[in-house]
Amino acid sequence: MKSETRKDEIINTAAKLFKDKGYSAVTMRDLATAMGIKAASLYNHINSKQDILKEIIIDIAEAFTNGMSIIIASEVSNISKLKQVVALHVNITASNTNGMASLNNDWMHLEDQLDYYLKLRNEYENNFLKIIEEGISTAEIKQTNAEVIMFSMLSTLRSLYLWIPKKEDLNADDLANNLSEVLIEGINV
Amino acid sequence: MKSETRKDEIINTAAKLFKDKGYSAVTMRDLATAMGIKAASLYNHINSKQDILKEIIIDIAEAFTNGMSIIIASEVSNISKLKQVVALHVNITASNTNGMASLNNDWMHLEDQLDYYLKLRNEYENNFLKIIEEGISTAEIKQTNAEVIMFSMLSTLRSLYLWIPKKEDLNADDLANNLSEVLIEGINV
DNA sequence: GTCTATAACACGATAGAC
DNA sequence: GTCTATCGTGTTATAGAC
Repeated sequence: MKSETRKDEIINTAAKLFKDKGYSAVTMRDLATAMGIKAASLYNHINSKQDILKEIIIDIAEAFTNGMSIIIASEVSNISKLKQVVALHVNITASNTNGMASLNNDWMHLEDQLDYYLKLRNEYENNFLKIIEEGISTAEIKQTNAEVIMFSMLSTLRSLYLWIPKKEDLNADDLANNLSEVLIEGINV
Repeated sequence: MKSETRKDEIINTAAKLFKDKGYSAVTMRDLATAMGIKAASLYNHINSKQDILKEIIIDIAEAFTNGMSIIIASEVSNISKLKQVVALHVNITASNTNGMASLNNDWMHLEDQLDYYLKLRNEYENNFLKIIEEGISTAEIKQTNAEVIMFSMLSTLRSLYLWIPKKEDLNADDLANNLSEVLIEGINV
């Protein structure tokens, strides 16, 4: 495990603050205070506040893209692919809870990288929808509105960052299995 | 239908802007420009930026509280109550899409009313959870983790504000039924 | 790597004219 | 009800000493 650089410390501290108040409401002074230094000293390690946001979001967005490309290439049932998608979200969120808050809530404050982020997100959602549509066409999944299914699953998966920290005791695999069951098999007897 | 006052216009315009960029990133000058007036003129109708946020959020939060108290008092099955909760979210969100964004994303920027908002939210979630737990104890609902079920349903329902505007053609009742089916009966055959 | 000092500008809000 | 002008403060970021 490579040791955390000063820059990494700043980015991780920023992600924590962004989670609580959002990118726009966190000042460089807030961040400096949380680091125990003065605001001007931050600029010895990072170029701008915007750069911090970019590093937080783009890293995670690319992790989702990479994970999805492995899933769609795998030769399993579409239901299995959906379960892998659930596990992908659980794993990424568990390893970077604070960053997920910025990805979900502050992506619109990206400047130079906004178009790139939106491109990755659109591709991700298209792949997700395709899995559901193929599942319906092979009769693995009920003949329902595919977009409603994706919306529902994705809403839950995107909210995981709020929930995982409260359940520290819960194992990531257990949570992924539990969630898969609720999302795929429903809740009624 | 009572005609919209100038104050209402300001609040509705603010809600639209808050939805896109968040409370902190929207300036009073942004809001004034969107209204076609100067920033100073806003203060003839509202007391502060904070007051606008309060009016947006508290109204909606109280609507949820009122809706929930009717649902828990009704003498129907717990599954029926859950379907009523889904319909409550669809209806409130459909009638105030922009305000729902502030409720979800900017509640932490409430000042004087923060404690009151959190009290309403906690009570709401406790009632929601109780319906699920009673449904499990009466064997209407599978023996699963009740909190996982609530988390999943609530995540989807809270994200409706992002989705309803894209589906203008969809009837609110149809959406509520469709969502209830996906959330309660699951997606697999 | 951190500091003090400060530039350059944006912010919420008010005063008072019309 | 809207305007112009402005106050006091907070903002990101830079310069240069240590």
